[in-house]
Amino acid sequence: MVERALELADEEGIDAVTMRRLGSVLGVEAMALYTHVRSKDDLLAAIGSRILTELDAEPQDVADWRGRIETVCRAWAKLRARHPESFALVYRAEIGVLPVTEELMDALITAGFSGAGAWLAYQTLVFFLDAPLVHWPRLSPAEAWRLDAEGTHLRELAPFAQHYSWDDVWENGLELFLDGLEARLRRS
Amino acid sequence: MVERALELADEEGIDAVTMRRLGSVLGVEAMALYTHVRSKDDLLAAIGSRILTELDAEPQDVADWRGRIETVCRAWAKLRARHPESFALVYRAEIGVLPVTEELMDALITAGFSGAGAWLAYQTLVFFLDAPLVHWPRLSPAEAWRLDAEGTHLRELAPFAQHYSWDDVWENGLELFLDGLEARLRRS
DNA sequence: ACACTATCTTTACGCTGTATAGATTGTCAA
DNA sequence: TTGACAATCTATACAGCGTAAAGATAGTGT
Repeated sequence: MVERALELADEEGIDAVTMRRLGSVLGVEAMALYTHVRSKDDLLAAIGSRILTELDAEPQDVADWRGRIETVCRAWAKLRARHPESFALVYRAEIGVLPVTEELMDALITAGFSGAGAWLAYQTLVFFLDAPLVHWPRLSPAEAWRLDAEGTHLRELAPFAQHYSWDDVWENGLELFLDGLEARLRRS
Repeated sequence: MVERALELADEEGIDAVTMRRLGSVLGVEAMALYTHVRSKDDLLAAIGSRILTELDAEPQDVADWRGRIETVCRAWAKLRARHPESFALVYRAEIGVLPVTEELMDALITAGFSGAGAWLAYQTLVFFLDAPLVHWPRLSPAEAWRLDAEGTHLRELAPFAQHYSWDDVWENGLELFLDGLEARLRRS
């Protein structure tokens, strides 16, 4: 049932997931779903958890801490790419400490962070890398830029907007972040 | 009317903004609102635009490009703090090129970015700094950490979670970003 | 064979956005 | 002053939503 709900969300958007609609997909009345789920919120949280099961937490054989962090972050990004319509539901799930949480924190400690520094670095990473995934733009960079910059002198930059995807922007942000962390380690 | 809708959203949450409810606040039937607004989506977009009018774009007398970027980003963050419940509606508004867009881009060009580099830096800043604002956590860092790390060895870090607010995390991310940009400029 | 349990259906309620049609009011020209 | 026109508001209605409550059905273990 959660499986079908996830498919439905991915195919027709999260708004298509109504109790009646999901019921009819399963060949059943809407109220029958309440035997398996406490409420619709419950269902959405279950979909979120279901998505999380696809999170690839295999610790790759990457030696340096930077590579390990990149691996974890890209695994998250991949999850969004797989379920663009329903990825935001991950936040409805009660997350707890995931294997990736451990991996991320361990990489930071290996890097040389500890105590307050490690906590702040971890939280900052999650804070800034997850949010854009949840809030991923629907329009391509080129379209968005055309809409926003049309008729202004900024449209001169349009060719560059053509060159990059949102994945590129996200990847660039990740690198900037890690550069910042590295610089901070070097200074201390 | 948009004014009252914004107040209602800020006081009782965005879910309280229904056509009937807003009508009754204004002493009028729900359908009367449709004389002034095409649809509810229209209304929400209007609230988003209304919030944007509070964006303080005064170019401060800050000399360095880094300070100028910080100023603009903090102005955005301040907007979220003022309207935590309804800030996400900013994304419904048709934004276009705002004074802050110009200011941000100009600061980047002053810094030494140009062409593709400027575009990518701008987009990355917006991408990573706006999304967390829209997706600002409801629980405090301490509460969130307690919930997530309870019963695991990571709860040892709980004291550090007490020390920081989400604003601190956001500010930390901003600095990391700018550190990254600075490093990139130095390298080129 | 009987009771118990899990599952599903039916009906109904209050809520949502909004289409449609009619009433009311204010403004301006004849 | 009167009459038309436009702006505004009300009344009614409809389809859709989540879900409470009660009843039907069927499968299981004693």
